[in-house]
Amino acid sequence: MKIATFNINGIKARIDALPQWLEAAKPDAVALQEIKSVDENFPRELFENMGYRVETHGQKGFNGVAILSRLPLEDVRRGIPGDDSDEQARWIEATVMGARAVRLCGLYLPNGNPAPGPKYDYKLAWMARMERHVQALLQAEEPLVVAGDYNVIPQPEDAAKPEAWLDDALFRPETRAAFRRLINLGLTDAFRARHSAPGHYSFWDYQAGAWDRNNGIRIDHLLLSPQAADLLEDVQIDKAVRGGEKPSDHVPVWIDLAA
DNA sequence: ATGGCTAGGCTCCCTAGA
Repeated sequence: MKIATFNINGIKARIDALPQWLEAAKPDAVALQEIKSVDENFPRELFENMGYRVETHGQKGFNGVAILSRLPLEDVRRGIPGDDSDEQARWIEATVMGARAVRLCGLYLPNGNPAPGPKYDYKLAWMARMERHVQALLQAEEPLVVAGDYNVIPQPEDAAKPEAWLDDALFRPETRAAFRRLINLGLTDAFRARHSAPGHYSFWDYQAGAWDRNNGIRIDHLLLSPQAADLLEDVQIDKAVRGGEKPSDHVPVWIDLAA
């Protein structure tokens, strides 16, 4: 079972690039972030005609997540428990019914800049809520994949210029500590389970020639429960997508599970 | 110290992103 995460930065803007990548990569399930669309305006038929089931959790203008799957989906849920006043669409989860059932969570973690400030407080509170929810999900002791745009640079080797991010919400000590608390629940960073070298990124800013200079950061992650980690066969970053026509500023990251 | 671009919206300037 091939599972990907891809921050598309707007479904309307990626109406050609996303189907093109799906045709080439043929993932079984994809967690999408920043669809920037309400559910009613998501072009679901385009993807249904390609054989994908479509579950969206959108909002107007910003944010918004979705799951596309060629395999049946069960028990779809939207939002993280713990704050009924939170109206931002940043979390969706569903069980992907492959040879083995895999619970897939798709998330768009808040950016949090500028830090400190209310947006950073929201990020840290969101991460605390996520930690509690993931802890609950892990109780099932089943294959669980928590995939998305974490807006977290875990380690200095995950940035081309770590010194430029020291005061940034993506790299501040509190952010990285919250990410480590997630990991310490018993999750495995799929990419780092297979690749130890620096210089692997999933995001390059549109500005200042970041792509041409390979000035990137690795902030899109797939975290695996022990039961999912045992099934891990491959994990890759589809870096070439960033060099395509009208690209998102993020690229897809995917895993292949024996499931 | 400076966001050099991209996307979306009550669009011709603003917010937001990372």
